[in-house]
Amino acid sequence: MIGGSELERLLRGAALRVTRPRVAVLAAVRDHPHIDTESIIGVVRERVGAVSHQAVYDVLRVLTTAGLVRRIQPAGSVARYEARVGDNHHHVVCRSCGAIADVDCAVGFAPCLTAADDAGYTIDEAEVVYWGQCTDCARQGRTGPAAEQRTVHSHEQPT
Amino acid sequence: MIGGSELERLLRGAALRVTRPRVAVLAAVRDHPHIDTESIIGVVRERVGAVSHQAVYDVLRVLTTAGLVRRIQPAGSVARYEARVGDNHHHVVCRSCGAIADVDCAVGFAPCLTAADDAGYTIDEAEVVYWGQCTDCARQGRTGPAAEQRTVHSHEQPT
DNA sequence: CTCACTTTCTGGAATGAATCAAGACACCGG
DNA sequence: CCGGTGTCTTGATTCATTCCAGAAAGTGAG
Ligand SMILES: [Mn+2]
Ligand SMILES: [Mn+2]
Ligand SMILES: [Zn+2]
Ligand SMILES: [Zn+2]
Repeated sequence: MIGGSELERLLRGAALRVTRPRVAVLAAVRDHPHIDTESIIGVVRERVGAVSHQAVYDVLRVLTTAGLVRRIQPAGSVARYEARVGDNHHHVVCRSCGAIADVDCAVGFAPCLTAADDAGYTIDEAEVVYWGQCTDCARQGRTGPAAEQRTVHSHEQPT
Repeated sequence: MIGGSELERLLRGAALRVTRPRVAVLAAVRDHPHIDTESIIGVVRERVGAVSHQAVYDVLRVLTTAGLVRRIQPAGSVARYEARVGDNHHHVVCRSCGAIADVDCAVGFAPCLTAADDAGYTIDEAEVVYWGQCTDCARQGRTGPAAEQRTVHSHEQPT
């Protein structure tokens, strides 16, 4: 809901052409932190009409490479994108519903942690994912991953 | 290469029946840290002959649920398993070749980090993934993800 | 030892995210 | 105003993983 010219400047600053799909995708990601590709396609189509899924995938790749958006992928989740970049923040993920929230990094730049023994690796980033349960799920006493429909695998016995 | 009876005890201790596939999968994971499912199937078949991929997937799920193995899934990687459990250690991943090495946790139990602002979540684990480049890749000057064959997407311009 | 119950096998089929493909067209910007 | 970049359309493909279901095998409690 903020000025598109702002986004235009971002794109030009990254030496990227300003196109409708790019601006729309960038806006969608900025307005919906940790949004997944499917939802981006939905949001973008609402705003600018027809956009091919191919275009969205292409745009996301370009924006990610340019560093305008960040791609995150907690285990068990599809790829998600956010426009909050450059501050090396972390995430907390709900084991029950998959909700993601930002967690500020005390250090603010990468790598914000030093490995005791780095096994010789040259480390450029320490990614931290906090796992737990969000307030909603805690209150409702949800337990397992809500994403899975709790269908019982035929080879598995119900507990 | 260690006693199978050791593994049997592990399984029984988790109230799991001792079956050939289970013992074989557990041994494979223990002997090949951070092994992926495909490789597990290979290793298991070498040792005990025919085992269905379905059985391996089932076994891995059971072992993971029982806490005998840990499943890790760094972004851009397929699921990998390890038998080193209970010590809350972390991992360092090579951006070029995907190699994974263990990183001891200074604390040794979860959660080993406290979030500045946990957004109300009840946090039970802080997972840390160090990203960087392994010694081999650094020496050979590899740059991009080696997993991807560097084929140029038709919609993408080479830099 | 026996039997009920669990686990695995077989052989596919389906899923879902992501990528690839390629020609035609649109449109951005120097 | 063009050259070249980006997008469109339509479909196919890949790959890990899960689902399926009946039959066979194997385990362990009693
Ligand atoms: Mn974030
Ligand atoms: Mn490990
Ligand atoms: Zn939740
Ligand atoms: Zn490497």
